[in-house]
Amino acid sequence: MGRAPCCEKGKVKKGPWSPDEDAILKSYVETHGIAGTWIALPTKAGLKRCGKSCRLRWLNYLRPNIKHGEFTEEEDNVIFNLFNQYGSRWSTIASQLPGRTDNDVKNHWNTKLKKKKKKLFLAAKTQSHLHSQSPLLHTQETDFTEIINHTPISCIAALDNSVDQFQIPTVSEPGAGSDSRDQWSSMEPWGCDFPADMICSMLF
DNA sequence: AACATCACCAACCGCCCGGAC
DNA sequence: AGTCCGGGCGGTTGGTGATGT
Repeated sequence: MGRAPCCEKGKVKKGPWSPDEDAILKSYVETHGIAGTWIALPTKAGLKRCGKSCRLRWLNYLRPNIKHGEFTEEEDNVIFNLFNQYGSRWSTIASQLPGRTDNDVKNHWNTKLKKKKKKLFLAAKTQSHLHSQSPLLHTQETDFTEIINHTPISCIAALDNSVDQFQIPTVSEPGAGSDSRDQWSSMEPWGCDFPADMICSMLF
């Protein structure tokens, strides 16, 4: 007995928006604003779409001043810092990045930054095992979040090389897992001397 | 060239919260 | 005070182009 859906299934179009639909929505919102409710908007505008779908399309794509394209290193840094601070509160994070949407930030994190963070962690561990030079990295009490927080993104490329060069033997790469459905989060972490729950809680 | 796999991103789903009644 | 409804949000999925075999 869930709540009623916001629109009748079967009577609304789903899937990618056509240029025509975009034009109708854009024109309507620019002329009338979001007068009333999003639920009522598609009927008024003559769109066979769910109100929520219209809202999402407007906010993520049609709204003025939306920034598309590559994220800058500076933006990456902001996302890293805010993620460490707030976790996956994408709207909060996106609000600090003018022109970026929560969906954009979320996708960017899931496809790029999560992997970067993972590599950074592995690289930090590799360095500690090979060189045993950083007292920060020696004990179980080590706060790796600190390390990650204070490592510039620009260092990651170098650390990536370290990982590739040394081929950490205790790490088994996940199978062909792609995107957010990869298998890292479900597998036993790399049999190292740090508690699995600690590592997982930091990385995923 | 054909097929398989990967990576990315737009869009959907469903839950939660707050305002209106 | 309780219920309803819409907006907002985060998680997830499906489609598609790129890359590898």
